[in-house]
Amino acid sequence: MSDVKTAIMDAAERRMQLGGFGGFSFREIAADVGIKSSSVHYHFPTKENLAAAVIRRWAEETSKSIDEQLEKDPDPVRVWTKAFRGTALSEGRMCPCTVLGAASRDLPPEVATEVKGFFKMCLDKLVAAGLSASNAAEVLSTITGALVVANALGDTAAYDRATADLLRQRDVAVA
Amino acid sequence: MSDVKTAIMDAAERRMQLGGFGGFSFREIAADVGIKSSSVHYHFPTKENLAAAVIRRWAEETSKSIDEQLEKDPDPVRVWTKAFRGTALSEGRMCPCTVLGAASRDLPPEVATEVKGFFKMCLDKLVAAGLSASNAAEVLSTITGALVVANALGDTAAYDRATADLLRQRDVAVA
DNA sequence: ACCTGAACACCGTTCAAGT
DNA sequence: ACCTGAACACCGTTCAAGT
Repeated sequence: MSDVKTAIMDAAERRMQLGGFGGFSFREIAADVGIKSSSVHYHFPTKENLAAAVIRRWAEETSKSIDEQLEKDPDPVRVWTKAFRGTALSEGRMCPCTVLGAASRDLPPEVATEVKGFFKMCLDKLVAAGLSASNAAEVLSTITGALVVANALGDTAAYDRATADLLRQRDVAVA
Repeated sequence: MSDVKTAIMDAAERRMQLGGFGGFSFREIAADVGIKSSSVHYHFPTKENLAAAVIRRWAEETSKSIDEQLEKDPDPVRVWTKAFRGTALSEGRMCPCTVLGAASRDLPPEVATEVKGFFKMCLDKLVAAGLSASNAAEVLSTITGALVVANALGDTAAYDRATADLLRQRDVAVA
């Protein structure tokens, strides 16, 4: 992957974390990278294509990162809660799949498919770690929603309040 | 409020439930209502203004609807879980505050304020019904996230799986 | 009081043209 | 292989003009 291609994806990802699919333009990305907007199309034919590539990369990196954390901490709920918390508010690192997932019905097909794949991956990994299907859905929903609520309130502490019970239950289960 | 004004808000709301702030245009709304896009500006000077009005109305109607349901069912968790479920997937009735809340950092100030007000209202009502601040945040986050996950997966059943435990705990508590 | 058409700078996309 | 400028139909917004 060329440097330019990576730089384009980085710029797109940063903006998608704030405003989703409608939250970035080819002309802005081009200015970030230092080329013209028509040159962006050389690397990514369409906006759909670019957004899908960014989400696919995010899903792969999240998957890898979770595996690494699970080696240090065997509790999947704690690991996932921490991982999602890292994308909250500060520095605008909001999980782009959460931003896009909320508007999923209005996304181009290729992008919607990648976002769907991300959440499937999350559920699969939680189930593989021993949770029931319904417990996995509950945990994933709580941390996803906590991100949305904290983002809307502009208050990171809301994420911690929302997930406190989730973690308490695990402490009991582990103890 | 004039009929035209209401028709504009209805059209905007429908489209915001799918694609958020970037998911509708003045020209589309105008076509829906049967006027020209420059006429929409007569009723709502800016897009920010229109979106904020839609969210404010949604918050007021939700608040009223919740109060009505609480008279029939005293369990706030059951009432809120049902209310949010009603906005899932089918018919594109996705809660617009959840769609906008996920992209809150990139919203015009007036809109961001209204979205924040919606989630504050939800938390306030849950606390007024007897929940602790942290339990209220957890319940609200779980149903909000369940909406996002179900939306992304294109699977309403995911909402029910995600909230099953929430409702089970209440049954135990009530019993 | 309410609507309109024309204009502005923006947007994604295409394409012929350059190196 | 990679970049560009010009063009297209779109976007929010403004405004002078109509009734």
